[in-house]
Amino acid sequence: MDLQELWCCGLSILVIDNNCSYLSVMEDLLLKCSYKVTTYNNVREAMPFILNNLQRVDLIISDVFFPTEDGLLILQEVTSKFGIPTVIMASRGDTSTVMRYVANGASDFLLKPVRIQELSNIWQHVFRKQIAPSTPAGNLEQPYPPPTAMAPSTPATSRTAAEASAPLESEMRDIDNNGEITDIRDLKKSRLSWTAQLHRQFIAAVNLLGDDKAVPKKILGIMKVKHLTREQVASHLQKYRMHLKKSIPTTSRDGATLSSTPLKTQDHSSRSEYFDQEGCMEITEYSLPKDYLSSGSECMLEEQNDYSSEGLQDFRWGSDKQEYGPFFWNF
DNA sequence: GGTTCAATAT
DNA sequence: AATATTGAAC
Repeated sequence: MDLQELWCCGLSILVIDNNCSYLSVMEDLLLKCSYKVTTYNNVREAMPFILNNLQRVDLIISDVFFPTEDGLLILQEVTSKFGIPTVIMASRGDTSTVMRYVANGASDFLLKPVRIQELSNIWQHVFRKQIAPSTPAGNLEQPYPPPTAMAPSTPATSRTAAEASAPLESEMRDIDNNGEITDIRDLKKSRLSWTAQLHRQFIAAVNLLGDDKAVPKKILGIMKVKHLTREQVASHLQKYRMHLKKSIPTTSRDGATLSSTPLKTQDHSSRSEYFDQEGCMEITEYSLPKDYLSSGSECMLEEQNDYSSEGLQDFRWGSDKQEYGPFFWNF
């Protein structure tokens, strides 16, 4: 089915370029690829927006701003801290320049004029970030079920330069090098909150499996979130499918996500924000409520899921206070 | 006997 | 409204 399209269609992309006319061009192209687009013509104004919308910006495309190198600023101030994939674009770039940006965490370096084909595929960097962090080397369940026909190009194999870049300290609690939550079990709440990021990981797992194979247990295995139970995944899957049924009554569409059918922004306005996009930090473990903490049951549960503690991050119980600002997930 | 799904409970 | 739990079906 079209779960994959559903996932990448609503991604929010922020474009920064001091050339306003080119900004419009980019916006137009991105909208045609059914992304949501926000534009800024300078970094000074864009930065606060980014910081205030860390959960909602999926990808940043910024001009290199040579020679001021504001592009590098974004990479260092935002991408390396918060893990938002950033693509740099420039009208020209020699190898050493490209290398420098990539080494500083750029997910890609595009030469202007950027073609729509490149943009239609740009979502892969969001996807990459999502599946790479939790897969250091051979941590992934070995062979996935043979990639379904539409499986994403190169999943999980190589880590991007971004991950190699030096992590900057973040004063936020329980955030690790890649800007992911690593431990939060002290936050008490009786129910799991499917944060945007947790949902993303869920979607990534579903996509990886393919709709037919996407059943709770397999999804759980791929998500590799400690303490997350199959039942919770099942529950969420149930809701997710319900949503799909509601928002996409027609199942057949042209496979091409680009060019032929320029989708307007309103196309996905009928869908919920939550299932379309939203993003936050990577989550890999989640804590059990109350009683399990002190008792030995916790370890038992970990083993149940057959996850080793390492390589897993922590996933938190929903809390009113999110590190990176409020969420909106109205269905 | 374990897993999934739909319904129902909180 | 969102998540958890239940119970029948597979």
